[in-house]
Amino acid sequence: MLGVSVSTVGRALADRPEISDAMKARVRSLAEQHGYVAHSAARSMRTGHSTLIGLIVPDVRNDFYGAAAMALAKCCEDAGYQMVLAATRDDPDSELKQVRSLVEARAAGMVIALSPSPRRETLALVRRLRSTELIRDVAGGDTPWFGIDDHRGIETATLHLLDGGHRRIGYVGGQEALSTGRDRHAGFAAAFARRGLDLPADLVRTGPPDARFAEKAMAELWSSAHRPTAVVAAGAGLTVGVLEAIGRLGIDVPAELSAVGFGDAPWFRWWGPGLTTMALPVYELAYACGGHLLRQIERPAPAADEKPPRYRAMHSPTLIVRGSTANV
Amino acid sequence: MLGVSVSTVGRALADRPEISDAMKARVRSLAEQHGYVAHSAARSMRTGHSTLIGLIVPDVRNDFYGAAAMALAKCCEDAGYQMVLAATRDDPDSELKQVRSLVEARAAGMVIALSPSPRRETLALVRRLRSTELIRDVAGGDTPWFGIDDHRGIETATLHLLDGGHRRIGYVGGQEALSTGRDRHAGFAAAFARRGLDLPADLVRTGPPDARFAEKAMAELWSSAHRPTAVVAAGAGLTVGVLEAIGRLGIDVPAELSAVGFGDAPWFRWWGPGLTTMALPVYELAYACGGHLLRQIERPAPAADEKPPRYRAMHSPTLIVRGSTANV
DNA sequence: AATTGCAACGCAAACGTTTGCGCCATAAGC
DNA sequence: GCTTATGGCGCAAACGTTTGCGTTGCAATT
Repeated sequence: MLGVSVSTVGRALADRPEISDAMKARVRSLAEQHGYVAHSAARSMRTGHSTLIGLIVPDVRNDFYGAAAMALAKCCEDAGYQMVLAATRDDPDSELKQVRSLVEARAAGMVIALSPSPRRETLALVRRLRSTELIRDVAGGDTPWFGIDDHRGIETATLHLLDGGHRRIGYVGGQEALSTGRDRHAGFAAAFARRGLDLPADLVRTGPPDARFAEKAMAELWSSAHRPTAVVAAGAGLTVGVLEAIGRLGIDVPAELSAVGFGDAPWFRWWGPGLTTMALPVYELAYACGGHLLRQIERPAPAADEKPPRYRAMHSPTLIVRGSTANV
Repeated sequence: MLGVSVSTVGRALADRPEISDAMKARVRSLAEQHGYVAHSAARSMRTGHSTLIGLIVPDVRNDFYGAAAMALAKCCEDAGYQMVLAATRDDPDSELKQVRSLVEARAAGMVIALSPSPRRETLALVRRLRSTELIRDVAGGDTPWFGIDDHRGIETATLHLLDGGHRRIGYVGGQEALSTGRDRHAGFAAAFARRGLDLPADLVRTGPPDARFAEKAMAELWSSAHRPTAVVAAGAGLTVGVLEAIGRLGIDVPAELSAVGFGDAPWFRWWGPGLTTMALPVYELAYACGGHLLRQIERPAPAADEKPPRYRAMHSPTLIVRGSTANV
């Protein structure tokens, strides 16, 4: 329409120095006037990469992943990338589909909290992009990992109860298939070991990290012959389930039972007497994760023979004491 | 590698009938073996459209939008689309950027909860895609809208208090610039009108729909000479702020003050005596919204002269009575 | 006056798919 | 034996950008 070539228009819109200011102005005004918007697919095909960054999580309603999504969204936006959020509901097939479509889009990178038992193909695809793992440590290999110091977190929580005089402490945790499940369980045991005490093995319940399981597990613990005087819920979903059970069974907290959760939701301090919990630096963690990913992306591709050490960053949770724990 | 043309490979992978089964098998096995994944950008450029669907919300940590995201994600996945989630934090510039990048990607459609005062360019871009509005009704024009019957919802909540004998009822709501703010305020007034009572205008506070404002507003109401005996919080964020203030001021609920919220978070029933609230059918709403969008997308492009009536779907909230409201 | 330098722009290829059309076999119908 | 139909595949164009290189005109330098 201006009688100039496409390359000139392209360069003008890209603000290249080899185009005169007069021409730039003409091009821009005409583009604006006609509502021109670039075709990112065409650009992406030509350049070979896109500005998409994927975030794949089990559930955005979980406050943890919600916060992570907000943090990563901020990272991406500031750096000029777009975030694609996918929720897998811990369904391996859904997960595979989502990961595949990210690779198809030649995404610049991805942050993923993998499901407990991902498909083999999923892992292969994850390795194909610049990926970082969030929380769950399952991909193995050389994927950078950003997580919580689960061991120390649960150990701290448990020590808080032990030092309050509790001995019969129940544990409701995720299954051992997940790194988080393993590490937290180990932290629970470590606390007892550190105080030279025996672990009440009959009070340990592990399963899928959701509220349904936790509620059942808590009810079991409460109906046992030798009831616990305290309980550790080793996950966000699990904490919700334990609280559900406490409410349903009418357990008096902290008189009958002390409870400590893992992960801090805004409403925990309003729950009953206030829930003692381990607060996770979620936003910081996700922000660090996103920052690392972006640096990886901006950096020139590493040489094929170069083998960088695996990156593992652990952020420590902090104990927040509220009214749900009392000394015996 | 097989000595066949690209078109044959393309058709084989697309499972077209004009390719023999033997060839399809050979192509597929080789593709799998070499880890071939299609280049969606190239496809998108050739076909002119993509399978991306955008969801633009202020904040995914808000339980409302979190649930909406999960619902839309399910919709998209089942229909073979990918969901792109963007969080604007109600920042008009961020919003514009996100919308623009969706148009650049030639997204198949978008679901958007617009910020209170969007840029004009944003609205123009929104109209360019097949869009549906969620909750907030600001785009005007012919964008389909899926929302809550705010008027009826707040009216129901207020009637509940009025019929419990309350007369001095405080109202903490969003600003009038938002359709939600207007309708909810009107519903509050309508309840008084329906019972032939005068509205306590001195107890009405409107402002940005976040916890910070609500906490301040509630504190003001409580420090007024003629305190309210009940309060209506007309939004999710506002409800959180009101609860904050109640906790901070040590107000005894429901003895000193009855409180009713808007929007139901899972933890509301654990808060103090349990929060009476209007539960919103969020998941259903978002699912319907996504379904409508998908139908619009699959439908052949409407004729330019055809002017379909504006689509407006209102879902009604339901009152859930818990311990935070008492008769006077 | 001839050379050089540089600013400003055009040409054309390439990215990986999809698809209408054309081609070549073989099979079927007369 | 000739035409016609059909299954199976190749050719080539097109989608909208980006970019290396080539070209032009004009001013500055020798």
